[in-house]
Amino acid sequence: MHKRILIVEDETSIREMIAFALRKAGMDAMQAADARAAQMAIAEQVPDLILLDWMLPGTSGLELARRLRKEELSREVPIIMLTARGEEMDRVNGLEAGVDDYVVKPFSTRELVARIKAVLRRSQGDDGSGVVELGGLRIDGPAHRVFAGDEPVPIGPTEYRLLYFFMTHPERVYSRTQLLDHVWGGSVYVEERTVDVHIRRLRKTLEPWKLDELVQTVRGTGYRFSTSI
Amino acid sequence: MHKRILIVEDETSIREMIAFALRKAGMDAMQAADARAAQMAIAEQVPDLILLDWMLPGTSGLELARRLRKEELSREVPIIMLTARGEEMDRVNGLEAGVDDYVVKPFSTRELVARIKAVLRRSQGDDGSGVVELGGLRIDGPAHRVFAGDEPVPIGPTEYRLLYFFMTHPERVYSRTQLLDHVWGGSVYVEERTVDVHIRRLRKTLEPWKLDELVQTVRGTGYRFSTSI
DNA sequence: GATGAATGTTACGCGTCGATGACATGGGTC
DNA sequence: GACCCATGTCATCGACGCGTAACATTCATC
Repeated sequence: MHKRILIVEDETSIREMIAFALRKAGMDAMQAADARAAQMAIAEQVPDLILLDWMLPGTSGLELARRLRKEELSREVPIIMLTARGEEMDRVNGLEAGVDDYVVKPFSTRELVARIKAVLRRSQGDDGSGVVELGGLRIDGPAHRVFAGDEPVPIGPTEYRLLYFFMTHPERVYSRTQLLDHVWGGSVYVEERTVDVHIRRLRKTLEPWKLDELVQTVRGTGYRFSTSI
Repeated sequence: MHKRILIVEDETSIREMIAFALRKAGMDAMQAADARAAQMAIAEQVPDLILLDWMLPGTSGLELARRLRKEELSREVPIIMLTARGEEMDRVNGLEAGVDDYVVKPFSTRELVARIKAVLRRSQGDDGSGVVELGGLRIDGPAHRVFAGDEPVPIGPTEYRLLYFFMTHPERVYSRTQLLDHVWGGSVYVEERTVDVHIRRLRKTLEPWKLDELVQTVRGTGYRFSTSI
C-alpha cells in the first residue's frame, strides 16, 4: 500500500531531506543521483511517481523526462519536476515533455508531500472532478447521479451518499459506527442497525444490474465496497 | 478563439505558474492580486472565466464571488474557486455563492487546465452563436426564442431565463439558492419556494412536447436538466 | 446439529419535502 | 384608468424517504 517514489537529485543533502520527509509521510523513497542511476532503478522496480530535479549532471532532468515518456515501462509514471526559480523558459519544454507538475525551489517538504499526493490521487482515476468510476458503476457528484454502464440508476438520497462514500473509499471495511459518522454525519444519533437497512436498500437498487455484490458484508466488523468478490 | 482567463490570486509565484500553464494551453491569462484589482480588470475587459483564490487579502474570494454574481457585467462569467485543503465546508459555501467549480490545492497544472476546459465547455454548450440544442430543444439566445423540433414554444421571461441557464449548464444539480443566484441574480430577494413554482411553470410549457421530463427533481438537493431520464 | 449472535428482510408510521392551484401585487400598454 | 400579463407568495395535498421494530435467516462455535 506504500507508494514508491523515486527521487532523482544530485545534491545528496537535498535528496536525503526529501527521502526523510517522504518516509515520514508513509511513502517508500528510492534515490538516484543522476539519469543513469535513475534508469537503472526504474528498470529494477517501477516507482509510483518520479521526483526529477531539473539540474542534473550529464543528462538533464528535462531530457530524462522525455526519455521516460518514450519507454513503455515508465510512460505511465507521473513526474514532478523540481525547478529553481527563474527557470521559466524550461517549463515550456517540461510541459511538452509531459511533466505532471512543478515544485519551485525552495519548497517546504510539507508542500512537496501535498503535491505528490495530489498527483498520485489524480493518477489513480480521481481527476478531482467529483466523478468516480469503479466496478462498472459511475457516480457523478456534480450531477448527483449514478450510472451502471450508460443507464441511470434511480437512487434515494441516503443510498446515494452511502454509495458515494463507498466508491471514494473502496476496498476497505467500515464499521457501522464509522459509516454513521461519515455518511450520516457525526451529530446525528441513530440506531446502528439502521445502517443494515440502508445497506439492504442500496443493494436492492443495484440488484437490477447485478452490482449488489459490490457491497460486501464483513461479519463481525462491518461493510466494504470492493470490486473483487 | 483564445479564451481569456482572469487569475485572482495573491501569491505571485502561484499566479505566475498558473498563468504560464494557461498560456501554454492556448489561453490568455490576465492577473490580479486582490479583489480590487480583479474588479478593475473585469471592468476593463470581461474574461471568459475567473479563477478565484479562496484566501485573498482584504475581500475574501467568496465575498468577491458573491459580488461578481450580483453585477450584470460578470454574472454570466463562470468562476472556479481555488480552495486550500479546507474540505466540505468550503465546497458548500462556494456552491452557495454560485461558483461553477472548485479545485483543491495543491493541484497540478494539467488538472487545472482540464477543469477550466470542462467548465468552459459546459457553460458554453453553444458554438458561440448563442444557440444551444439539447434533448430535442433548441434555445436561441439572440432571437430569444425556444423551439421544440421546428415548432416555436411560447414561454415567459423567467421561464426562458431558467431554461437558458439549464440548457447551458446541463447534467448538473443546482440548489434553489444557486438557481436564484444564477437566474434571478444575487441582488434580489425572493423565497426559495418561488423556484418550485417556476420549475412547475417551465414544465408546463414543455409538457405539450413531452419534454417536461428534461427538468428533473433531485429530492433534498435541487433540480437538474438532463437528457437521460 | 444445537445454540446464540450477527445479519438479512420486511412492514409500518411519522415527518419532511415537493407539487400544485389559487390568490394578490406590480408593471406595462392602450 | 382599465386591462393584461408576469411574478411572487401562500396553503394544502400527496408522495417520498427515513428510522425503528419485529421477524427470518445465516453463521460460527462447540
